Amino acid sequence: MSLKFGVLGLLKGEPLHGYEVKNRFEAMLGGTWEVNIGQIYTTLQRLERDGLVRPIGRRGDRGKLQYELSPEGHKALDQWLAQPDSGPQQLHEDIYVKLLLATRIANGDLKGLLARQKRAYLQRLRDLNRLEERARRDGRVDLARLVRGALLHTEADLKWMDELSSERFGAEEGARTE
Amino acid sequence: MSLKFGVLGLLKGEPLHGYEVKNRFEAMLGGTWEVNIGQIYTTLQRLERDGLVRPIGRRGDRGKLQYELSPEGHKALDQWLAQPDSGPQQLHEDIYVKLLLATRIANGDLKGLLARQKRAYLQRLRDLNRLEERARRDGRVDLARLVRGALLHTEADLKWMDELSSERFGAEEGARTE
DNA sequence: CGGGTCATACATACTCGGCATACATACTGA
DNA sequence: TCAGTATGTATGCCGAGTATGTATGACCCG
Repeated sequence: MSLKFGVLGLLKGEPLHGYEVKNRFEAMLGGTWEVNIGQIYTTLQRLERDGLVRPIGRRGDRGKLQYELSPEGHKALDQWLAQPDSGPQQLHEDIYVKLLLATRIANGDLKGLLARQKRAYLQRLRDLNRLEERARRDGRVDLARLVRGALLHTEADLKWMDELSSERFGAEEGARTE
Repeated sequence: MSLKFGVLGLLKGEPLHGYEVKNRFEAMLGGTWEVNIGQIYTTLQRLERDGLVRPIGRRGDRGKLQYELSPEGHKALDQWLAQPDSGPQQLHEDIYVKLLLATRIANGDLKGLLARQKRAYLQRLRDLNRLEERARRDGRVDLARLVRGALLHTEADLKWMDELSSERFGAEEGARTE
């Protein structure tokens, strides 16, 4: 979804062809999201199929094909932007399943898992701090805001790991699901 | 990934057939992850193709086909469990792209977006609190731990929204990426 | 100067995994 | 007999990655 509407949002400004869309998108994300070029083109094709976007003129320079937003595209973009991400929080990330399995498998080494995961989060925190600093240095206030959100997430994860580590783990806890 | 290894983890305990895998998996997640039945079967087929799982005996009762872990499956599962989720934090969620676009599109109504999103997070918070309570009532300590993590995430999101809302948004900030 | 090589801009095709819908079929209990 | 549940297959979309192809311009070397 984010890529699809990210592309729409970029095309709102001015018509672009695929390759340029990729560059703008990655620039907008400040290098935190490297998009596969193939995906850009399939995304554009789907957008065209759904009538949100349409090709402009004939193929130019070297096969370049520019796209522009259709009126429906404008509408879809505005709606998406106006709508908050709601719905229940998805628990689909690996860490959740790992915790559950480590709990119910006999020698799951839950404490080790937590310790390793905590280290990974600390590393992530360092990376994000560097990234935020760079964004500010580059005057990318918008990007720094994103990184700030990611930082808060990772801090939450760390806090979580700490809480869990300080629990006493009983032997026969939880795992009754039959 | 989580589904694939979740299935492996369930099969570590005892051989199961697809339908039963689905039930156990959803029970393990306490209803927070409804898996599509088709996906279970394709996952099992891929696991079999990759030699991590193998069918047991002939088809039983009503076409039931049980699977058990192969030695390679055991190894793969243990490795996955031992490995923390590392790598950089992905900024692929809708909210990030929405923020960027709302910033750079002229009348992006950033403040409105933040307010709406905050309301959505508050709702999520309520749902998670109910869920945690239920998990504890059911003696599902393992599940309550997960929900606790999700709660911390959502709290972080709220904090983020508050920070952003109290910023003063300049007109010509950020959006220089050419 | 001319030709080879290399990078870059630009695009397509193919593949795989996640995920959902829809369908088929057997059993089971009211 | 009918509803529901148990169990499975087929099909298709979307996200994402790999591989390939073709121009064009730059750069180097004899």
